[in-house]
Amino acid sequence: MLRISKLTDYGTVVLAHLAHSGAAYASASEVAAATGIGLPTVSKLLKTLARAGLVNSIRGAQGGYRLARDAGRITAAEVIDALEGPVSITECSASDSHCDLEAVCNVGSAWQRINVAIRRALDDISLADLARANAPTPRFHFAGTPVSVERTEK
Amino acid sequence: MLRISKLTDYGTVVLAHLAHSGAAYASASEVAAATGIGLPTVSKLLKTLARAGLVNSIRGAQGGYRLARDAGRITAAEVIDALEGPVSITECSASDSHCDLEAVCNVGSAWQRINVAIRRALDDISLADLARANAPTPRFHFAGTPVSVERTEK
DNA sequence: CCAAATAGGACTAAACTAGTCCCCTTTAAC
DNA sequence: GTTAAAGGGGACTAGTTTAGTCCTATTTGG
Repeated sequence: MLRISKLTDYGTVVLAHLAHSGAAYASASEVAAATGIGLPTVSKLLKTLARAGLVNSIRGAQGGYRLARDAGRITAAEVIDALEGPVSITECSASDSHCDLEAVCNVGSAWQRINVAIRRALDDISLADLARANAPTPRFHFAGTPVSVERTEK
Repeated sequence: MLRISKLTDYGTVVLAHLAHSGAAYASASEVAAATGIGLPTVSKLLKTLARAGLVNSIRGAQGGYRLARDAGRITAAEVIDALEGPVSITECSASDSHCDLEAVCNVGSAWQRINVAIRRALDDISLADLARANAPTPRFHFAGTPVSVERTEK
């Protein structure tokens, strides 16, 4: 179910390594060696992350990458957005795709709401959290009006 | 980001229609006509949902489908599981796929935790909720130990 | 100038998705 | 009992997406 791509997963590994490197710039080759991910792939990831503003880069010899901000201030949602683009949980909730069933559907908006909710949750998870293994499993639950409470109105 | 497949989305529409039909059995053709989704697709969806135990079916002439339980007792997580299979948020957190980076990674477990957390949330959303349009957007947040709180320990 | 790097994007093979189709079994109605 | 309506179970295919590689700039330290 609900899947993020392998590249996003790798991206997290790469970012976690940069978090570990602190303020020093690390080259793509260094990161590749340290993480065991192929250099071309690491390179591609870092380029994308740089364009998204999550990492800073220096070109030329002795160049490299480092986190643009503290690991505690980079969110899981940003990482996903950077590497997967602004894809939505359902196709018909994406900007312009106009689903034929709209009139009949009545459902899309619910998935959209779930989508928004999940995004909010991911906004609360930092790269620092992701990089820290063995932390206790967080618990989501609904706040405010619980969506699972039946309303008697039609 | 975090996407469910179009088929799962359709599946929800189909289930929502069955929820509306109540205890009566509706044929795949009826559902297709009512939802505007192609008959072969509806048929495929209903077969899958029947195998997953979310709908009951009667074969033969005058046969059809209806929800196996009350719409309030079918969860979004079940629908996703039935239609997308037990896929996990990251590849390496799936049962047997053995990621080479495991030793280096340290990250997988975090996504896994997020995965579990999202699943829990989806367990709290019923088909009845999904079928009801225009409900207020639910709000997720972390309960217990907030994962975004930095710990000073290394 | 040269070598080490990043920037950007083209390209390809593999995997997955969505959708269709076919043949079988079950069952109600005539 | 025959027929037609309906579900059961897959096989198959076109299209899309993903993952990964590679090539050609451009930048910059020595």
